[in-house]
Amino acid sequence: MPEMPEVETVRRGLEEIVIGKIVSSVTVTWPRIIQAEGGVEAFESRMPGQQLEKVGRVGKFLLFYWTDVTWVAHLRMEGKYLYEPTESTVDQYTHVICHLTDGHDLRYRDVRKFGRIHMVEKADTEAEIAKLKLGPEPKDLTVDYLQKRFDKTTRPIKAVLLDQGVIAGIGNIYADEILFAAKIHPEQSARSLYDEEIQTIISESRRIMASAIEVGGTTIRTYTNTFGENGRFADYLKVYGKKGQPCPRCGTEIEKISVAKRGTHFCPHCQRIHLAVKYITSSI
DNA sequence: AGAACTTCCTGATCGC
DNA sequence: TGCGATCAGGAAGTTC
Repeated sequence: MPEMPEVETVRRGLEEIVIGKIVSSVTVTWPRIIQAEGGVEAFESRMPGQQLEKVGRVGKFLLFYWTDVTWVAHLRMEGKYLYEPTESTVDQYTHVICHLTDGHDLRYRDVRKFGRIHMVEKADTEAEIAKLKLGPEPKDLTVDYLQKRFDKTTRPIKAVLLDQGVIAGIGNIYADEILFAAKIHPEQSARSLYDEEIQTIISESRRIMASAIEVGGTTIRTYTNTFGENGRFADYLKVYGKKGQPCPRCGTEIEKISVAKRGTHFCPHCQRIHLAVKYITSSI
C-alpha cells in the first residue's frame, strides 16, 4: 500500500516521463474515482488541452499541476499511474485514461477502486490542500509540537501515528517499523510517552522514511512505480509482515495484533508497555 | 471536539 | 477440491 515513500517515488517517476504532455481527451469508466465540481462531465470537458506542468506531493497525496486545473489525488491501496502507448491493451482495472497528444496515455489503474482524483481550478489549489488538514511530515516535526498533540489524546501511539492530521505520510507499514525502531509498544498511549521517546519517534521516522525513499519505497504484494518497478524497502522491513519470525534484535517471535482496526506487528520483548510514570509521580 | 464506526472494493486467504 | 465467508486497508462521511 502506497505510503509517503511510495507516493514520492511515483511523483518522481511522473516528473520524469509525463511533464509537458498535453491531454487530448479523457475516458472515465468508474466515475466515483473522479471528484470534481460538476462531476465527471466537468472533468471530461475541462481536461482536453491541459498540459502537465509539475507534479507535487503533500503527505500521501499527489498534486498534478495542469495548465488551468490541479488534481489532488490519492492512490489509497493499489492505485497506479501508468504511461503507455495509446494502442496498447487496456485491462479491466484501468478506470481513468488521459489520452495524450504524443501517442501515449496517462492511465490510472486501481484494482480496488479506492483511489481518488480530485480536480479543482488552479486558483483553488491551496484551499483544497488546506481542507485536507494534514499535520507536518516527519522531516518537519518538533518535540514541542508532538508533545502538545500527544497530550490531548488517550489513543494508542500506533493510531496517532496513522492520523494524517497529526503527522502526514505515515501508513501502516512504516508505523510498525518506526515503533519497532523506537522500542515503543504500539498500544502505549500517546500521552504517556516520555520526551526522549517522542524525540526517538521523530528521528526514526525521518531515518526510515528517507531510506525508504532512497530505495524506491516498499512493495507488498502489488505496489509498483510508474515504470512498473518494485520498491526495494521490503528487504529492509524488520517487523511488518514478519509474524512468527524472530525479532532481528532479540530473537523473540514477532507478534501480530489489531490496533485501531489495523494489523500491527511488534516484538513483545523489545516493545513493552510502560506505566505513565510522568503522571504517577505528579499525583503522589 | 474527539473518537469510534461505517463505507467503499475486490483479490487473497480461511474454514469446513 | 470447491465454495462461501472473512479479511485487509486510507480516508471521508456519519454517529455518538
